[in-house]
Amino acid sequence: MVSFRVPSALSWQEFFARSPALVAPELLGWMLGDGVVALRIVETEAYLALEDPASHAYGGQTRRNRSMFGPPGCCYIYRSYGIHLCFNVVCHEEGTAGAVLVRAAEVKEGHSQAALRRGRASDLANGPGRLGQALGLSLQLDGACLAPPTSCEQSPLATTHQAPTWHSRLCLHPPQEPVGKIAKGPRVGISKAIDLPLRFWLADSTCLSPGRARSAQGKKRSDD
DNA sequence: CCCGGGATGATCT
DNA sequence: GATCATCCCGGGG
Repeated sequence: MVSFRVPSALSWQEFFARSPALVAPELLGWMLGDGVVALRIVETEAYLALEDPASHAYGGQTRRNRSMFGPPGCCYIYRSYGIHLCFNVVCHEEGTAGAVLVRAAEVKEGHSQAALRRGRASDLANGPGRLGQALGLSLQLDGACLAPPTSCEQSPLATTHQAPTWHSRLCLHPPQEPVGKIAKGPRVGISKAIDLPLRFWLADSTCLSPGRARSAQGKKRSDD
């Protein structure tokens, strides 16, 4: 469908201070890294706010979801099923609480380190839990700001082995090139508001999440 | 305090 | 397709 948008027209704050439904598709192609592993985001889901029954923010602020109510452009990390850590970018309009769940990514840098963290050589980040593992997430990072240092305009890819600035901190970078075709469909793994097309992915990517909804629901899907 | 439930993944049949 | 691992959180006693 749509090809790509240049986020540079907006400031960092302005870009994330919008509805997750707008930001989620535009976050495709962004680079996410910790200074060792760099990932290219290929699949996202928007979680709106208190009006979205599938959102963790539904029902108001609690200790677990408090970073969803914090500044846009920071991260919201939560534990899932006891074992996994999932990564969101906080993003919402003023007075609301929203986030974009990053469901899948392609490893572009630090492949061996990602494989080490994952304990395997394939399926490194094609799923929210796997992605969290490849990134080396911890709950201590919950709420941390994702803005790149303003002093450094370069890609983390180019400076990984030179600039210690990038280490021990999660950073998010806009794409340098067009990202390609974007597809959308229902979100995965939720039981409420299952029909809203708030899941977005790069149609040509080979690193998408398996998406258990496909196998669970059989062949009820046509817009994948 | 106890209890149940996940925005999941790995493994087995 | 089914099971289970595993733990934090939130709500109800």
